[in-house]
Amino acid sequence: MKVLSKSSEYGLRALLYLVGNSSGQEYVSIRELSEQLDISFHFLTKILQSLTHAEILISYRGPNGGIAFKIPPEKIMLSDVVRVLEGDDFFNTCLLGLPGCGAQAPCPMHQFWKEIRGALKQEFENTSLASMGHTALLSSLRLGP
Amino acid sequence: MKVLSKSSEYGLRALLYLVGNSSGQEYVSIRELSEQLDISFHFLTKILQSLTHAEILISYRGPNGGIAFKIPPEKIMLSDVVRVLEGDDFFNTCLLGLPGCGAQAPCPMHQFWKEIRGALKQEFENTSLASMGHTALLSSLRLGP
DNA sequence: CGGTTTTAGGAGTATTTTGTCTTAAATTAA
DNA sequence: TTAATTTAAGACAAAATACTCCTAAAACCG
Ligand code: SF4
Ligand code: SF4
Repeated sequence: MKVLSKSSEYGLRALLYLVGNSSGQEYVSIRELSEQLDISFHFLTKILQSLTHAEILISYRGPNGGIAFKIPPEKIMLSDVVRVLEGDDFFNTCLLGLPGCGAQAPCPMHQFWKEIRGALKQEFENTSLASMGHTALLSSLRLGP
Repeated sequence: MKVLSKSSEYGLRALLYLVGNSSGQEYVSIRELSEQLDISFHFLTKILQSLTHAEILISYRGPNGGIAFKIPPEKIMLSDVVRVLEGDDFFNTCLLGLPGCGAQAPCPMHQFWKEIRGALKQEFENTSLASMGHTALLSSLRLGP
């Protein structure tokens, strides 16, 4: 079951690392992130660029540059992140991949899927990066327990 | 959010069609399925082959041949189907894509993800093809409401 | 038997996702 | 000012997924 793309996975891991390892307003370099989390530097750079464009992060070039949160991680919900990295209709997809779904004549899977999808959405919308990240040990973001 | 691969989507749609449109032990040809559901014939053939190998379907060649349920659709759970088409650890994946996860030192997403994943699994394991398919209008499997 | 219909199986192609590389621009510091 | 460091941006390559095509094998029908 692949809910998130690699981009989202990497993005989330980077953000959680940032929560746990940046004290205040310092910039953390993408190089450090990529090495500590074992993610391709260039690939991660692009992912974080998207988050910078989306005003979740700010970036700064040059020595001692890097990225930092633009808004406090207490106010960044998981749903904000995945909406940027997966697209706006992330929580609105059909289980069977059919286009143009409404409520007029739902297919037999609709009710079932709508509930699951809704629970996931709600959970993502109520969970902040800070609430996940304050316990984020580096090791747990590298290889899984 | 893409939970199922195309193979699973097509496989499920075909099975649901079968529930709604096969009276008893008749074979339904893959050609009919592919045309009615607008799925590539050759691609669908392979997907259904997997389900035949897994003993969910039986197939028969030659004129008036096709596929049919080997076990009654009341006893085929959604989880049985996706396990065949997505692999055995479909309900056991990590949200962050990290390998080798246990419970020793769960990462900050674990509890949250475990619950969502568990709900989905339970729902799939308790829902039979028959219970979804008996209301499956053809149109609802073609384009979505 | 020979021709037709149907699934089986495998090779090959196309598209999407993921990852790499190269160059440019901004910033710092010597 | 020059060199070093860092993000930005886009072209390119590799891998995974999705799809197509061709030939075989089984079953049927005349
Ligand atoms: S009604 Fe059916 S086709 Fe529409 S979103 Fe729900 S599952 Fe998908
Ligand atoms: S503990 Fe973390 S790494 Fe392990 S399965 Fe759960 S979310 Fe994934």
